[in-house]
Amino acid sequence: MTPNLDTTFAALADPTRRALLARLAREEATVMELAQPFSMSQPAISRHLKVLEEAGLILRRVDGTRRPCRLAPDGVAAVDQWLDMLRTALARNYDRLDQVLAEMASPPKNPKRKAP
Amino acid sequence: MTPNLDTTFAALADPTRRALLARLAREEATVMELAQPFSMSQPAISRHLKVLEEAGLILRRVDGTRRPCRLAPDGVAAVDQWLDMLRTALARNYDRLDQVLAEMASPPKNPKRKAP
DNA sequence: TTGTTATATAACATATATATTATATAACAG
DNA sequence: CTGTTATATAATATATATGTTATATAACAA
Repeated sequence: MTPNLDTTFAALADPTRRALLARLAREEATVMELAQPFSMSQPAISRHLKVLEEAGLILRRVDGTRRPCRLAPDGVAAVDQWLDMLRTALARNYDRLDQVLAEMASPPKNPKRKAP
Repeated sequence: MTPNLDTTFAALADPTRRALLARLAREEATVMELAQPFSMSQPAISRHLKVLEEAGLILRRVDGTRRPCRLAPDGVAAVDQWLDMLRTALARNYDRLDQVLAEMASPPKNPKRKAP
């Protein structure tokens, strides 16, 4: 049940699924409640929810005939962990740019200078 | 050229593309350098790079006949911004859980008690 | 039990993604 | 100019995703 990055990013790539997550960010909701605002069939929503569940982005509990859904932390955690690599690299690039700009402002050390 | 979330998440959903990004997290690289470790045709890599560029995840400069690629901040920024909604909601849920556990440990205020 | 409600699954059509090979373009080396 | 290298694009095959309708399941209400 541990989410896989392919699955999780792909789940997040669909606007309907992101809208479902946005709705669940407010509060837990049943399948019918989630389906209601969309001009889409109930089976389509059920499928989207299954994708979100397999992505580790939602959890479902059983309440009689209803399956209330709520946000799950695992998917976001997996994504965040992976993105950290990019964030770190981007921050490093940014620091290098800062350094270059600083060297342009004040004269660089210029260790191996050729004759002008 | 502003990345769209569908596009950016979909770009991140492919393992080849995430491997390319991981490679670029180390340093800038040309298309051939990026293609070399993969058992995949050069046109396939070119297409993946185009997807990453349209997702705001990489930038390309022109260097003679080469097109060195490097990471771009826009895609990650867009993703991060959207994910903040989920992070906030999940943190709120977690706080509520903390509260429930605290109430279970020490007796709750119990404002409207019925006769036992 | 019988009808109704909530949800899931199956079968299917269509769209989109991804890879391949062949080919175009454009810079470079000679 | 000519051949080579780096990259992009076109044509095409195949796989995957997404939606629809029809139907199954399972709890509830009467």
